[in-house]
Amino acid sequence: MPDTLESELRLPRPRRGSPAQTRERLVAAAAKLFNRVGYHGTDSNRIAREAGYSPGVFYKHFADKREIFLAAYQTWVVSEWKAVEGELSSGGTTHATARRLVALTVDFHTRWRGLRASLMELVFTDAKVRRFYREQRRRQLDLMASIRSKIGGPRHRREEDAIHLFTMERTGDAIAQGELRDLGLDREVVIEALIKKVAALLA
Amino acid sequence: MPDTLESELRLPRPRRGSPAQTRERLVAAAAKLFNRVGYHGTDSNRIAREAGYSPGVFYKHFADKREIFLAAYQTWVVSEWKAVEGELSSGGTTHATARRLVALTVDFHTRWRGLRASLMELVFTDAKVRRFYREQRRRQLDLMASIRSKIGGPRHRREEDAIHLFTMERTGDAIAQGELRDLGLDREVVIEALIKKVAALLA
Amino acid sequence: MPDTLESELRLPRPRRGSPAQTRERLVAAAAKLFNRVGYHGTDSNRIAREAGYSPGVFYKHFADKREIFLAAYQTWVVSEWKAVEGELSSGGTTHATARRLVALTVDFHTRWRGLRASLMELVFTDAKVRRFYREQRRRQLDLMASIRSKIGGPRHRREEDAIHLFTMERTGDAIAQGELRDLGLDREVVIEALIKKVAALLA
Amino acid sequence: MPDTLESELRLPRPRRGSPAQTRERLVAAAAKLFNRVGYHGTDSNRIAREAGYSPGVFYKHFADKREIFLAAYQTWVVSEWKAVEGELSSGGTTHATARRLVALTVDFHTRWRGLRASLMELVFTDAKVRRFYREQRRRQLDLMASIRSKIGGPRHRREEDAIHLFTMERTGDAIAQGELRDLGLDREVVIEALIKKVAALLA
DNA sequence: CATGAATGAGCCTTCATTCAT
DNA sequence: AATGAATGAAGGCTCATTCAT
Repeated sequence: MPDTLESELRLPRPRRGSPAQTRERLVAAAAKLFNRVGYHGTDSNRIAREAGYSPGVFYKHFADKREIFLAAYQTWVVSEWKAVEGELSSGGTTHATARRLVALTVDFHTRWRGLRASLMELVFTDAKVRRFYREQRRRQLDLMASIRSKIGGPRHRREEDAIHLFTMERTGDAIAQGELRDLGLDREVVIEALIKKVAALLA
Repeated sequence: MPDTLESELRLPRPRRGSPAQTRERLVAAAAKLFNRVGYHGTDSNRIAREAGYSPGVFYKHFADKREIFLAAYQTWVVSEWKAVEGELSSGGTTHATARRLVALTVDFHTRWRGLRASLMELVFTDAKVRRFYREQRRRQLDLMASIRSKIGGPRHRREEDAIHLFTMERTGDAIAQGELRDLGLDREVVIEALIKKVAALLA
Repeated sequence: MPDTLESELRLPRPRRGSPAQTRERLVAAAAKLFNRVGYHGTDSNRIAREAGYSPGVFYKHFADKREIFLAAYQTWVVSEWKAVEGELSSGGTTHATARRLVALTVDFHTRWRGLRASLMELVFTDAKVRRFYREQRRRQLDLMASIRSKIGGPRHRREEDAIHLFTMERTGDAIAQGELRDLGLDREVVIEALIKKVAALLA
Repeated sequence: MPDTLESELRLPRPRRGSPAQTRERLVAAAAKLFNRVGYHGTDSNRIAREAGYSPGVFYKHFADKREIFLAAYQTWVVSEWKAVEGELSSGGTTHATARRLVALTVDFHTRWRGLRASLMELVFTDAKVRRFYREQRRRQLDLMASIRSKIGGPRHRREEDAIHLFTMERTGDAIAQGELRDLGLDREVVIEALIKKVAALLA
């Protein structure tokens, strides 16, 4: 049996890699599964398998499922945050920026819809997830405050910004989860309305 | 072994009641537990025990845990719906009605916060729950449309109503889950803002 | 398919029984397994299976393997204790009593040799087991003190009694574990020596 | 990617040493862990880590955990044996020798108490450990026989020597495990009693 | 010689669900 | 109608062991 052939046939998945790489793959697999079947529909063995590993690997990187959820959540948040900042600094008219921000929100909510669907229960159940979630909200509110202070309009309060964020978030979920479609509502109309709301804040 | 002795030892006799009564007790116990520890933190044996029954009783009344969730959900929805209709027909100024509607929303979201925290994942995961959830939304939208048609203002579209409902719902959750408190936001300011939004729709 | 036949063919193991019965069967099965393959060679699922049950049953009765070990240990200790008291009160010459006590010790050590083989590590590892073990020793010492006080000979001290017990215990283990046989030693000679030691204490 | 950079990042270089040195370190680490948390509380990766190596190294030197246990056991036995022979040949009165032998026994039992706590189960479970254990006993009995033949007293038999060893061993464990202390017994009284027993054999 | 990432069998544990009484 | 003992599939998690580098 030729060695070369064998070594080509084997290694269907990379064995050995940097821990960071492995961790990344696990998080990616977890996100994929969370988004397909939700947090409670996912188990740690399956995450490992999906990432191309055996069960034991999971616990080398995460204490439990909650922890990888948080990691996946953080990945998403960091990337969304970067995207938002990119949009804000990329210029263009207020309306164009607003449009891009809404598109971005819808995109992220769609990409992470399964994880988002599980989020509320985990925020309710798990103190760590709650803390992280709150932290994101705080950052969002800070960003909004800083934007408004640059523009000048002092009419808004942090409370109104919060409501705005709740609206964006929940509507984003509705779009991502197909709620509009199921209700026969026009997605574009909803999106235009959101754009208007965002533009109003940026103006 | 004499039968009499045995039956004496078995006292107190098992409670009996109409099926409807039993079912009601089970649903009430389930709601209580869902709201304390969430859907996935609740187990069916414990629901039965909490209701004063043995585990087997549960499956005489519900096919599975999802079904009792739906039943609890329905109980809540029906009662909220009644309350909303009560408020709408009880007269008073627009602002007063709006205030009462907001108070009612916050109250229900608080009362059912654990169940609500689990809702999104179940809507994502479970077709029956999703269908029921969509049905509620449709009824809400229909009610809003009928209210507006009575008043005359044709400016709003069903899509905007949906956004309004999303805002109310998500903000209600935030209040119920203590998100405002955790972020140092003023609950009353938020509630006033909501009242204004509702009043605008009623006007 | 006749019902009677079916019901005769099924029930290879009793389903449903009093909790006490089930617990007893589990403890008996655990003891059997501990004695065959030692504590660490035994797992809770297998204990349940050996007792004629499914895995879940185990945790209805015991929090973990340590707990059923303690229960089995207690069963043994209680029965041995009873047997010892029976011998002590059944009269006869000192020598005859001593002989019977030694036989009894050897018998119990043989019957429980696997569990005994695991005992030291558990006493070292587990505080509860240690406490129970110490309690037995204390009772043994108390019994010896009371026997001697009836006879009159105040020459012995609790410390010497302890050494005596250590000797009996370890020698009993050696016989039970086949150590004498493996070393080509004469079991009867050892037993006679033990009898002499016990008789000396009783005199 | 330049090799030099990589090797610079990998510093400090992995320790290298003779296989014998590595093996010795592993055995020392294993003994330390066995004595702290018992055989079953110790895992092979941790042994390697504690010795300053990576997990793989373990299996270059030992086929499995049992084998390193045997190696640690042997280390202990060899050192104890040497110490015993040292005491026996170092002269002094019988009583002084006996005293030193008892002190030595207690010392070794204390130093190796965790490993000793696991020993019985392994002797029960594992044929190799059992064989080694029996071999030690045989050597002990041979030594005792040779001592007595030099002195002349033919009264003792191998069986009585065995019982003596059981007593010493079990009492040594009791002292090492804190059993005397827990029972409120006087350690010195026990030790004096042991010394008397040993002295009687040496006389 | 040494590394350490990865394996995977297998034990521990829970809990939705069943069914004989 | 109710009981509650029992089920058993399914995860959670560990750890002795391997192997590519």
